[in-house]
Amino acid sequence: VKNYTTLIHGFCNKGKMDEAAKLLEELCGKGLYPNVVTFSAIINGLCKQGWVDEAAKLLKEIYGNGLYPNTVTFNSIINGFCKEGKMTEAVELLDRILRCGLYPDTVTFTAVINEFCNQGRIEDAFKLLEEMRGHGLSPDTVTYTVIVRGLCTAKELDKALDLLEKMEREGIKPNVVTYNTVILGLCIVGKSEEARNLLDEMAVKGCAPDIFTYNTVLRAMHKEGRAEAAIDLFNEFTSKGHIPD
RNA sequence: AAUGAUUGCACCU
Repeated sequence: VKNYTTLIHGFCNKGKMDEAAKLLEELCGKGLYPNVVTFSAIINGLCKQGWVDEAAKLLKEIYGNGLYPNTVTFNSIINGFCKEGKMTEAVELLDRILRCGLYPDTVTFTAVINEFCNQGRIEDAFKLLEEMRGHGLSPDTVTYTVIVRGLCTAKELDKALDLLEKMEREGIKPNVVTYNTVILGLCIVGKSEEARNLLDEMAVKGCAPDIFTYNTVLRAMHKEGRAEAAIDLFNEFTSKGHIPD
């Protein structure tokens, strides 16, 4: 069953849901029974295709198979609703997790917080962050990164930088995605110099800038007409063994 | 073996 599930997951990731369905039939035809992980993989695949309603139907069928969905199963559908902007449904499902005697986890909350941020509902995002803490869950690097991104999109760079510091104080290490997010935010508002400083800072703190980081800052410098700064940075980029694309 | 985050903006299709 594990091997079948791995294959099914692979097809689902490529959006080949028909192939995944065939494998599921084949699995059943052999007298084997799909388990929660198998169903969750398919449910996630359906959600990624934008077929959340199909996924929700399949969620109901799980029970008929004598199985119970777990937190991961719900997380996939919650994320599916979020990606369609259906926050009412997403929050409803979050409540349902609790009623099922399951526990939402950091992934559950982060998925919903992320979509609130995408919709510019930063207040709701922070509220949910508090609610998450109320459940004894701590935000992790991804949670903070999505909120930082929400603040950057809202052009609240000061708050984004504050939050970056706050997470570090809490012992949650920003990673390259976190830094790239803030750096992009700074570049969008025309602060390539601060972006460059942050690039240096992340390197000092042991987080190596990647191609995305350099690309973002170089483009911003070019846009701001800072040719010399761009050349300096480009030379640093190549001297570190990176190959420009 | 399954779930959450960075490729903005403008232009054009």
